[in-house]
Amino acid sequence: MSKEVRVRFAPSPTGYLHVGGARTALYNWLFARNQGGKFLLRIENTDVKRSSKEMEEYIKEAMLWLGLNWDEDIVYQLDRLEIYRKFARELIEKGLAYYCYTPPEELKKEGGGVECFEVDPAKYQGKPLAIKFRVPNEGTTEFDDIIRGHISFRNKDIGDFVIVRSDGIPTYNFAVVVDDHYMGITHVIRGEDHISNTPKQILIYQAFDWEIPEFAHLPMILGPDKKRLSKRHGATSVLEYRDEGILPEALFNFLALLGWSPGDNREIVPKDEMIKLFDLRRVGKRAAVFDLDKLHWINSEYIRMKADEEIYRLALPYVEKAGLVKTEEDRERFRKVVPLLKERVRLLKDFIDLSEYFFKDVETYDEKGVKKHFKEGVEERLRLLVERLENLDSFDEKSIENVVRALAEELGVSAAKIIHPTRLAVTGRTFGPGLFELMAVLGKDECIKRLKKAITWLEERKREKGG
RNA sequence: GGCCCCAUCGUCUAAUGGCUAGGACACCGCUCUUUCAAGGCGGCGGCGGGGGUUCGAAUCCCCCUGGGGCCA
Repeated sequence: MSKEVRVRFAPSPTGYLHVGGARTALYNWLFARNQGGKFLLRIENTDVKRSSKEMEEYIKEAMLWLGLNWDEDIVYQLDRLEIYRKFARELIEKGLAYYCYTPPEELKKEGGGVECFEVDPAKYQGKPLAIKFRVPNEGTTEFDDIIRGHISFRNKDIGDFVIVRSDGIPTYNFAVVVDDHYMGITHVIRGEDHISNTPKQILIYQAFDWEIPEFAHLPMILGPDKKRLSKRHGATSVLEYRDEGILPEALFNFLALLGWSPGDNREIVPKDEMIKLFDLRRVGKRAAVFDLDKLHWINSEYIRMKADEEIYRLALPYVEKAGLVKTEEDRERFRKVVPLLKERVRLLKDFIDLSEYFFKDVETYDEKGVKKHFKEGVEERLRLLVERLENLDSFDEKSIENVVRALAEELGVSAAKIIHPTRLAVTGRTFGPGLFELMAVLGKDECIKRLKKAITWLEERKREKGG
């Protein structure tokens, strides 16, 4: 029986959880679940100025929305400052780290290159001293990355580095090692941008004689311009995708397959299946472009797979917020609208536009539609249709269809000659759900009202044109 | 600038030395259909370049080029 797998996601609460961070968290989560291990959350809030509780809450909300639940109490770096300092002093005692001082003239240097010189702390009482880690000049530091294989660095290229700043705050590389050791992390799964931090961290592990975890460096996620993903590429926070109506299952699926593939040709893979199949060794090495089109396609697939009732529940807030659905009656109608639109929607917010005419009068008719379907003689056809619809007792899909088709036959025209103008009259548009089901949802009175309105509109237009 | 990583259709990817390099998104046709969407069928389109190794290379090695990251 091997040791329990423990992984962590360690965001800084200085910004939103973006898709890059989300995928890192997601791979950690998948790996932990696959291995029957633990997924932990650590908040790296030592940058006090830029960190906020608010951002921390956003990050947690986004993670939970995606289904990335963590297993133990959250670890906060800011609570552990004394511990870092203690371990740093231990390294000094061992002669593996030293105090250093940066003279004021160094700080004035422009363009970096600021030096911090080793000093005897006894002679620099009261001066701000940093602590630097001593890196041997000889040899190499290497590791076997689960994703990338063997990676080696010459120690002389690494050079001494600061582990505790003069203000007493530990640097990233130092805090990470102390925390990962303390948390019993067995596998460090993080972005490729940390590869060059890894040898520094390994040197620290070795200095303490701590067990070195396994490393897996994930490829970056790029924007459509192949540049690093940033605010310029639209939605920056995972929660913005939620607000647009991306389902968490869809984003999960999409992100999981961005850099990893189960090996078969499937694109839609349920979460439990992913947990079973996930394998870090199958994660790709090259950076991946975030393809919004594909995300939207996956989302539409998930929307289609869900029950009408669930989509109703999920989509309702969108149409309510847009002011379309206000009353209990509206909600009942929207419940009937959902099955008609479910297969035509990519994002939940698409319900707003696509269902508008179910809740609002038709004010304008699609221009191209008018040219195409509101032609000579159309008023007469619509007038006859109104007459027959008025005589219908049961205004259901089948009855409406029978009326329309019978009328077409009597007039010796194709059903399309009635269907298209009617759609335009009733919805103002040239596309949408099947006409008969749509009319049934709209109801007899409303359909007749709209048809009459269109007839009037046509007559007025004719008069204007005619003279 | 130094170090490190990466390189298959426009995009996400499959291929673990061996069938005409497979699938998906997007795009374009055709089909189904009352429209749209979905579906079905088909098309477009790729191993960055050059050297090796091998009977045989997308796959292994080297160089170049091009991206990217970290540090300075």
